[in-house]
Amino acid sequence: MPKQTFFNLKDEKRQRIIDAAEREFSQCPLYESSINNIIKDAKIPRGSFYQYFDDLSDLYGYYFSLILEDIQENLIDSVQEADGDIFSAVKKYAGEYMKEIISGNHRDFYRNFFLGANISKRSKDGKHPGFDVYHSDRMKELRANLKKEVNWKLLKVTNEKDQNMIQQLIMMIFFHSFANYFVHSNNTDSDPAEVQKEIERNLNWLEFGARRTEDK
Amino acid sequence: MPKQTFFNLKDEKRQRIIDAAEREFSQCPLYESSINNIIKDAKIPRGSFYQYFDDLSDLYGYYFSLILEDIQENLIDSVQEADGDIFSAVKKYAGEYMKEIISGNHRDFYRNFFLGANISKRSKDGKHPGFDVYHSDRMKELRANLKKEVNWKLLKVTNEKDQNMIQQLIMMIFFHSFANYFVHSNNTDSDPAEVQKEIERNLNWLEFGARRTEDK
DNA sequence: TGTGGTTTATGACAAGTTGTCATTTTTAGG
DNA sequence: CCTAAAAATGACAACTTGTCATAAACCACA
Repeated sequence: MPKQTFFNLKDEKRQRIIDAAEREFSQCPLYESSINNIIKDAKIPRGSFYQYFDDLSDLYGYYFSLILEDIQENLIDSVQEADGDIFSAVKKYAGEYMKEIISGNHRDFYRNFFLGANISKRSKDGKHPGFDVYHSDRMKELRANLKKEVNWKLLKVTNEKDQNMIQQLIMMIFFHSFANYFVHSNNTDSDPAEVQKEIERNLNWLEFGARRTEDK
Repeated sequence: MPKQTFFNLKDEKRQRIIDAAEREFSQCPLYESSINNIIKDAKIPRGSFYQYFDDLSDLYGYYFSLILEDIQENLIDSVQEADGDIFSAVKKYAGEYMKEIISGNHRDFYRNFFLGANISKRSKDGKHPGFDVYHSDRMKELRANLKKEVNWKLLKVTNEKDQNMIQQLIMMIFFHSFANYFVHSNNTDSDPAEVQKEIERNLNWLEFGARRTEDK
């Protein structure tokens, strides 16, 4: 997680760093990104970078959290519009979001993100390895909001733990489907509309279950 | 994907490289792994490494595929034992596999894998970035076998595409639950038995659906 | 305005990394 | 035994990263 010094920065400078990070992480995944490129681009000296972040993955986690907040905000709106029905909200939202992912500003970042895999830092001091998504207060707020907007009575869910699970599973399917899009995006059936349909079908399994109930 | 030269190697030498990879990727995730460590460990000269692999992520993808084959083989056995019921097979298998992950040989590798995130290589020549899991013929065979062993009549699945989807979703939930274990493994409720229960509950959502059917 | 203490900025640097390539060694046929 | 193709080798240039001693900026208070 970025150090306080980073948040104390003047908006303009902070933004310059975020922009540089976006450019770098859009051009290549964390694995091949370099601090050098970012500081050159953002025009900050090497030492400053380490004044703000532990390392590259620290910045990456922060940048990712910004994007996550975006997604979450829009999703909340969708749930509201769908009167608390999270399944139909996500299905509807998937269509819009598809456009954003395919042709929006973060297009290349998403590509690298979804196509990527395992990464993080050697665990030195007993801290766990893995790039940490920075959990801002804003994000906690958004998560709580989402949970509030969902009409849980529509689902079989009874306790908070299960609520979290369902939310996670839905997002998992959501992300997984997008990852699939990028994996196949060189191939034939990478039509955005196709992807949306795939998301819908996948969500349907979760919504209605995959097991046949009556014998044919 | 490793070059033919690698597969032509004498078993002993090939194994030495695989063992070195295992040690390196167990100690730290791809992001911080180094070719240097591996060639020193495996006692092969630098140039040879590049005779066998494109780069580190190439070796990583190959190593990962070996582990995946292991999982797949065991899963097939479980499905057979469960008379083709993939859901109960995975639930049962999850328990055994949990032990393997927590205390087995690949323990540290899994930890790094599940805790890690996004990684891959800069797309240079139009090839997609992302570390590719090496799809061996063996793996294709295993996949086909699994599909054959599953009794699809138990599910609502009618076509092959949906079969693939369900298989993917199940594995996703499976992996996701393990990832959760590692994320929380510093925390309180990281009891292996708990994780197995969590996998079961998650699979239940997919199996029976999350939407309430009758009004209360 | 001056002063001292804390925070932030800076860039040179050691130590390490990667991919290449000219050269040597091995291998397999004829 | 000889030769052409395949494989092995390690020195090297170009690049990375994290650190650290030093300089600058900031701030509170007299």
